[in-house]
Amino acid sequence: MRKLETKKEEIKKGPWKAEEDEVLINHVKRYGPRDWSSIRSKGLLQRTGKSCRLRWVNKLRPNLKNGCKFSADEERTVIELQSEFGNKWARIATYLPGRTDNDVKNFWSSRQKRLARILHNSSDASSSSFNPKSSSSHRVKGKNVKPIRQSFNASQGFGLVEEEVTVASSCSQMVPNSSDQFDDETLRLPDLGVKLEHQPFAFGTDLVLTEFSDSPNDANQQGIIPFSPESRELLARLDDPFYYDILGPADSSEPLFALPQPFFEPSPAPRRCRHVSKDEEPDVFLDDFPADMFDQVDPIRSP
DNA sequence: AAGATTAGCAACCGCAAGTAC
DNA sequence: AGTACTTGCGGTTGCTAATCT
Repeated sequence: MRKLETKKEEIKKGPWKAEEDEVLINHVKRYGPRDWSSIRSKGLLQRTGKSCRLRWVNKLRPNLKNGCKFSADEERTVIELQSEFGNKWARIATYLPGRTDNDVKNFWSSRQKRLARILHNSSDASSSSFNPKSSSSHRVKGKNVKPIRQSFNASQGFGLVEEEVTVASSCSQMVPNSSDQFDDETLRLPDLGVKLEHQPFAFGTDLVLTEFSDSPNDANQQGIIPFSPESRELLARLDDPFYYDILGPADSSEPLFALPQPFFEPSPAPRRCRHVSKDEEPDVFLDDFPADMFDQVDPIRSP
């Protein structure tokens, strides 16, 4: 049954063509999302089983949010779950309908690079202490975004759980038309306090940074404080599982957001997504799939 | 206008675990 | 029990488009 492939066929790599997608979809329609290797052994495609599976999982599966940027909620979910699970992208993706592990991984990677750049530039901009004035704007995907913004919400305390460190970034840019909506959002990072416990911030009031301005005195006027060497070091530790979000001023009234439940059981069963973004291109192939078609995929055996 | 930089994305690779023979 | 094979996951790389200088 499981015979070693003796055919030394050329294995195709690189971007998929629409015809290949169609073949793959037809295969899945017929046999379900399985037996990937048989696609090649039958001569349907010159792709490896792994490649077929990946293509299906990441691009062709119904109800994927292809081309749709992560919403603020999704970002929060990823950040929270990453701090909890680490780089378990597949696991994290189970909490995000329509997102794949690859999506999550790419999102996180981009975010990490962006933050690294922002923090690096910020530390470059000031040798001894963070100086908002001297800090140049940071380009993020072609946009000038505001420099580091840190927010420490004293009213929430600097306990071990609900510590806040936010770093301005292009978050709003990641969500269409989100600047109004998300600039004022503050993410609380659980456990961050563990990292900070040796550096309690004894601020007597909320220190919420607003936009950096060119005025030399704006920093003080607006409550901008320099990063302490310790906190800068902390921020530089991008490898930490605890991440620093980049959202705007704190809204201390917001409770720690509740993690969503996984939208399906982490099992080999196909995932079910609830909706498809408007941004997503209609896929004529997938129109044939009932939304829940793969919920009860029968283990149809490939011949 | 052209080159450089950056973010986002798609896809590949290697490894590990699971399964069939 | 051992081997071959499949599947799934995480890391990495390369390409492209957008934007800036």
